[in-house]
Amino acid sequence: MEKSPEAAPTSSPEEEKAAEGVHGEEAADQEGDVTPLVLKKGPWTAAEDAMLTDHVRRHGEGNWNAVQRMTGLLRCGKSCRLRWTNHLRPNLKKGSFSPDEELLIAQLHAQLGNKWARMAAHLPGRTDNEIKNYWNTRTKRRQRSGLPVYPPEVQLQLALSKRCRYDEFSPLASSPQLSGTTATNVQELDAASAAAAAAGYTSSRPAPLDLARQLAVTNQTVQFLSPPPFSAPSSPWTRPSFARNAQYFQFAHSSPVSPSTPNGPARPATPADLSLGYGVGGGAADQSRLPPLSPSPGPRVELPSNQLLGQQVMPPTAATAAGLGLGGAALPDHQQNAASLEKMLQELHDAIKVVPPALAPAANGDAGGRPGVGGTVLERHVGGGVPENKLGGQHRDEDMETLFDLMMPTLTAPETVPPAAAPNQSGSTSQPSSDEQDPSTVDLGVDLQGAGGASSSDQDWGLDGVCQWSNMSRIC
DNA sequence: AAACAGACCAACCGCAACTAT
DNA sequence: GATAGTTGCGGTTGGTCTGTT
Repeated sequence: MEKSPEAAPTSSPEEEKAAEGVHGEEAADQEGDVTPLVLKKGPWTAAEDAMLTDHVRRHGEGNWNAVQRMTGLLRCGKSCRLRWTNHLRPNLKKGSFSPDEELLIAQLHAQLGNKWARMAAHLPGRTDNEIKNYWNTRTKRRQRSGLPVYPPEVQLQLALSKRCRYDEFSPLASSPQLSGTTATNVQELDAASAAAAAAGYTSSRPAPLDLARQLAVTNQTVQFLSPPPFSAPSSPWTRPSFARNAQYFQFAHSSPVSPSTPNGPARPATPADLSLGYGVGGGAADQSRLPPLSPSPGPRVELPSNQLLGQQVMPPTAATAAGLGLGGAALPDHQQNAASLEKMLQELHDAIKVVPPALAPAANGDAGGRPGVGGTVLERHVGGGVPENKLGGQHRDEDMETLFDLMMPTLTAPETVPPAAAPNQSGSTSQPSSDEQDPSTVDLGVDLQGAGGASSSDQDWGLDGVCQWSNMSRIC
């Protein structure tokens, strides 16, 4: 249902008015007439589009206020810019979003929050307005249906990322030292982290979705094994969907949307792409298409905004587990699942070539006590400089805790929230700063009322098998 | 066929950041 | 450093379309 500019209600009087504006305004400019103009609002006409397009063709983008002065177009600069960027500029991709684009949007939103412009930078041909409209309508619909707003794989990434220490994450995310570089080893990351810390950056917030970065740390060697190693019959990761979405973790293979700059050819995905703006990999060329990182000394990490979160902050639920393929809504025996969870976890680590610290003794003797990261070992972030190879059990525990968090929401009912977590669940109805969002409390849009069902077409994230929303029972 | 509700889309508004003077 | 102008971004609104009753 695309409404082309030409299809916009174009009354002939409006066109005449616009046309008159051209000559009249030019004359006014020449005569120094300062009579205040009544700028036009509302839908653009084809004539206005033509004028704007012609102007940009001659003078290029920018200086939008000059458009009105130079062409007499009775539109303010903001309106001109908006019209150009959203409708007239070349290489715009019209039409509905592809499933890959939808998934990418979900991932980006999970990581960036309502940063539509930054999200648009990852979706060539798409505008922030388009993405925003898509997300808002889709989210509204899903929330009304009591469905999680994020697909299972994004929920998983969020869940796993909650372990990551923010103070190791955020400076890197926007560190000038790293942005646009090819820093791909722990030493460089440590250096940058230290630099950021030296710059006065302090934060104890947990990291937002960080899996992409974790993968990037492995010097671009992280790949899913082929075929995907999720072979255990009991594992939910046998789902083709996960393998399919593994594209997001395959470096230098394929990009989900074949990213290309608006003015350039498509190119393979890079860690920078995969890191969704938080990446530490990727060269300058890659950087050019990434959203600009803040050059300010105080890195501002953009966590998922609470536009959604503020509406209903709930702990993960069985619905999450269902979404993750963890066995549905009924989980009567926690321990019964421990073994399979352990196995799943190992599979997950294996899948991304993670060697749990306990299994991967430090090979580089790093002063920070980090384990070897010889290209295939995923860096495991643990704060405090404690030798990581002594914390393997802890990591495993944390992994298990993460998974249990997903499966056992009632264990962290609001009234039992630890004091440390309480500030982030203040219950304030106002939308907190995105910077204040604690991913550990991130609401994944999971409904507490039980495993959810699906009824609308968009409930299927393209997942197959048990992971399909349509396989869940009705939530409300 | 008409009325209604929801979805979708384009555009506007206000604010903040940035830049030039 | 202060100020004004410009640009970019995110939230919101209003109109149109589409599907349902």
